[in-house]
Amino acid sequence: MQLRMTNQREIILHELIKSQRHLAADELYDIVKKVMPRISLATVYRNLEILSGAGMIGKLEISGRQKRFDYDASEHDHIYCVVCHRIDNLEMVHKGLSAEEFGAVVGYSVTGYRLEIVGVCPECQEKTENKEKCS
Amino acid sequence: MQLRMTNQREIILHELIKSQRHLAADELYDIVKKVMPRISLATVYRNLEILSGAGMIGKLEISGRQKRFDYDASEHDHIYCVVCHRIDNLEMVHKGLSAEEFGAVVGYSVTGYRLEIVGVCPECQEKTENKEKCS
DNA sequence: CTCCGTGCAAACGATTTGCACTATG
DNA sequence: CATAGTGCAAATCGTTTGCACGGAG
Repeated sequence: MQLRMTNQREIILHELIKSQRHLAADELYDIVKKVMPRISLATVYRNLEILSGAGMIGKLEISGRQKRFDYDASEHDHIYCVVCHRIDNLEMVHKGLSAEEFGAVVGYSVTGYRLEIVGVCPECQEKTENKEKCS
Repeated sequence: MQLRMTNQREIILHELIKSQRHLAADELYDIVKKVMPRISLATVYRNLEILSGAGMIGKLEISGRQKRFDYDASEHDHIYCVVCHRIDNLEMVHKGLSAEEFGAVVGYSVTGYRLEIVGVCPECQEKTENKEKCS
């Protein structure tokens, strides 16, 4: 069960990091196709799963339908725009948030937590303001 | 656009509350079918959406593929078992967690946040221990 | 009697999988 | 050369939708 660094795996990882965004599989597929036109979407899915399993990228299973993958594998929280669905990274918010304590109350053994702050990103705030002006 | 309280809507709401669990649409469908065999899955989906829109139940869009619906519509956080995928309610953890502040740093206007603590529930801890003993 | 809600089946979007083939280590 | 990884198409899973009919207010 060893990990081979194939051409496609390398490109997928590289393009995700290069993007500096939180891409969904199909978005990354579109980007990677420009470099390697015969790659299949299934390969992108498979590799994103493997790479996040190996801790080389992050996997975001938050807010709705599509999984998104994070070029930054280190631990941090996320903020999510309800209008355009973009995600940005946040320094960890939880200083003083003791998830373990809260888990203990209900008998869980806590392995981690996910925090997602929800709001409207600067760009979408601007767009909304403009729309209001014009209507 | 007023809300009618149909038979199926009433049963769906009632069975979700009675379950005291965080059910997915198809799980609730199986339960409701026992009371009303001709109900369709689409109706369950539609009503869960409407009921959560009306604030009568909660909608959970966390951790993985399926949406789950919460018999308790009040604001609270959740804890999630990675083994059996059950969800339990938590008193809000965020005392002193100022989501607004963190959003402001990156220019977002914050409308809320979602916190999901991840771990292993008491039942699954027990099962794992037993398995270890037997192997 | 008006329309919101329903059941059914088909459509849908995201993801996964079986298969024969390819290429990495 | 063994076997992990690939491309392709079909399958699957959760969810949504179009439509004609039914029932709540």
